[in-house]
Amino acid sequence: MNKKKMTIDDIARELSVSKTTVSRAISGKGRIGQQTRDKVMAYIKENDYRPSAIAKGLAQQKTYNIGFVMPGDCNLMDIPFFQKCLLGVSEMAASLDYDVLVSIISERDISQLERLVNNHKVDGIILSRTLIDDEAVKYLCEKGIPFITIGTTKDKSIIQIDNDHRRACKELVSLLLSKGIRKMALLGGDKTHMVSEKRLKGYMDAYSELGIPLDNALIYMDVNNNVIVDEIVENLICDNIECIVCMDDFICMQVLNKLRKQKIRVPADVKVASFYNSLLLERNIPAITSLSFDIHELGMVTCKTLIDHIEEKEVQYRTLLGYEVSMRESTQV
Amino acid sequence: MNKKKMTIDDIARELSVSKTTVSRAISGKGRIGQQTRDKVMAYIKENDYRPSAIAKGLAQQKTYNIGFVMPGDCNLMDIPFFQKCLLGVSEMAASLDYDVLVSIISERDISQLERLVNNHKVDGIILSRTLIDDEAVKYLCEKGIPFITIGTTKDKSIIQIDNDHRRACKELVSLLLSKGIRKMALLGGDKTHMVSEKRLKGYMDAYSELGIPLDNALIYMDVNNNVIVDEIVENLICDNIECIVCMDDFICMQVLNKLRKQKIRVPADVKVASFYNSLLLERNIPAITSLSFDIHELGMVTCKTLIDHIEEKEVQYRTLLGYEVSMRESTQV
DNA sequence: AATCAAAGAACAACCGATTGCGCAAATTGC
DNA sequence: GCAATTTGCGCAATCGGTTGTTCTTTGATT
Repeated sequence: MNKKKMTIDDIARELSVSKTTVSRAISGKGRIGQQTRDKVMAYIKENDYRPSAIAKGLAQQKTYNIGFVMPGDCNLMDIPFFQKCLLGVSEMAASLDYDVLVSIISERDISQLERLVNNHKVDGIILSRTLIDDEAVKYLCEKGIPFITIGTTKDKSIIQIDNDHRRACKELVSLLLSKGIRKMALLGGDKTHMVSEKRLKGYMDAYSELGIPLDNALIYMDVNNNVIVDEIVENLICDNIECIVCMDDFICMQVLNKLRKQKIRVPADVKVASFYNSLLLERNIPAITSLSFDIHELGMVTCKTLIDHIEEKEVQYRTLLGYEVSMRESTQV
Repeated sequence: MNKKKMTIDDIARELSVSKTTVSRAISGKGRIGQQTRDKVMAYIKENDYRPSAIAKGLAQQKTYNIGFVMPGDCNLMDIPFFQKCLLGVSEMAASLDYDVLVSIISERDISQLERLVNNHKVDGIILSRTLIDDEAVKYLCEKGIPFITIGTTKDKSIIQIDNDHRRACKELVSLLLSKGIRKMALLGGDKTHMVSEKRLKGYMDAYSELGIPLDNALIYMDVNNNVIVDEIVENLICDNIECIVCMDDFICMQVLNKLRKQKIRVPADVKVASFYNSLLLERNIPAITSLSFDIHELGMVTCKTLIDHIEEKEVQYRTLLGYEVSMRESTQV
């Protein structure tokens, strides 16, 4: 079945032209007559010839691949963020005739990243999460390979893109404060993650802008397992908390469960808000107020920016994408 | 910064040997003296040389890449199945020195798959979902490229792997029947998906094995949006249903919401069971009875099998992986 | 009609590895 | 001690494209 693949030489022989001509017909570069070109293209179309990406890669010192690096972290695996993002990346890449190669790294071990870079299999890399102090970023800087981070980085010379988590969080909290809600707790994610810092800052921005004093005791970070959530919620209930803002959906689900277990009503007794607008939250009863980000778009823009950079077009070094606040029943006063 | 990459010629020159020798030292193939070999390897280690995968690929007519093809379907995107599976695939691939290239296709349009195959960028392909009548499978068969499907296929000559959904479903339903539950509805997914058929058969197996008559009116397929779920649940309630078995977690979440909205208690009034053991279901109150599959392992085994096949080792053509039934509060009688 | 520029096509080197083959040196057998 | 075999290594072709340069043809200019 698997008939031998056709090469550029086969075509050249068949059409009695040189392979240079065939190559030029395809790429459009170099001088070539319209007639010859048409003849070649017709033959190619007819016989469904596709040049070998690998030979092309060797000749041009380009792979037409980009690397998508994502964390292998178990906690993160229960939210389909990376899947959605990858979908956007992949679609954009395909439309620009690139392919996407996936690599998994952990916070501490970047050896897989090294493999990816050193094998010369990619022209550029998307780092799909940034840490406050990120080894992967340092490594890529050193190597000088084109890359872009999803999530901000202090270093402005790095191409980076993110949803504007700080402003998003600020807007959400401002809206809640403007409703007269004051005792508001923040349950945040991993402190080493850049995004947690951004959101925390947004939370603080809201308070300072409205001149409302901030109670640091209500800020919990590194809330990364359910036992901790339960404890915190219990404390907060005793403390007569008015509102709980959760930095991600898994925290939020657990908060909701704990509240239900304790027979605390939402929003009557306590209001709840969250990030990432998953269907789970939207369909919940009561529907949960949350921020929403277009992850698919994030993936597309990221990919486009990286490829532009690879192809040495001008790119914006820092891009912040939008968000939406969906106020729902869970925060009704 | 980005110092010029080292090539095999550089090393050969530096050590005054031929590049053949260097190549042999690395691959271990061919005749080479131990001393020379050590010298070369030492130099390589010292200077952190990595051969260009692309040049190697051209010479060997191999890419050391495998393609992971997943659906771009929006509905599926809210369950992190593909993400988890990809994680397993990627880890296994890396350990065997392969890389994973991701491609998105839709049910109808396999043009992206064609791109992947025709660009000669992969040595083999993982198709991460099978349909009853699958264009992608047909295409790959025709092309004669090594591939494996996650999900079963009627054609036994295709390498395929899956969790044993039929037996899993049968066991779950049998357990429920053995508790005396009789009026049990099945809310199934897309009929065109192979996995839905398997589960449905499992459901039927349980009834026939126990010699209990089956009420076809209680089987709902193609339950793929929330409006439909709400309608069905409403009907079922009127009908005094005893138990609702959901074929996936999103259906289940919606069932639970609807029941709560209607003030129906679980499990007192209606029992509920689901597939895929997501944390959401486990942490729910009441905890939901469900099947669980080790997706990460599925990814690993799939990848290993494909690579074995690529390297022309013997592989098992049909592999069915295990499952676990977690009986929880939601089905207590 | 002679001159010159531009266009079209081909030659050949190159990208960075692998690999069949050949040659010389070392080892073995008798 | 000499032939036969084995071992170690290098030459050069090859994989399938791209691209700088050269050669030939065509067309325009004066």
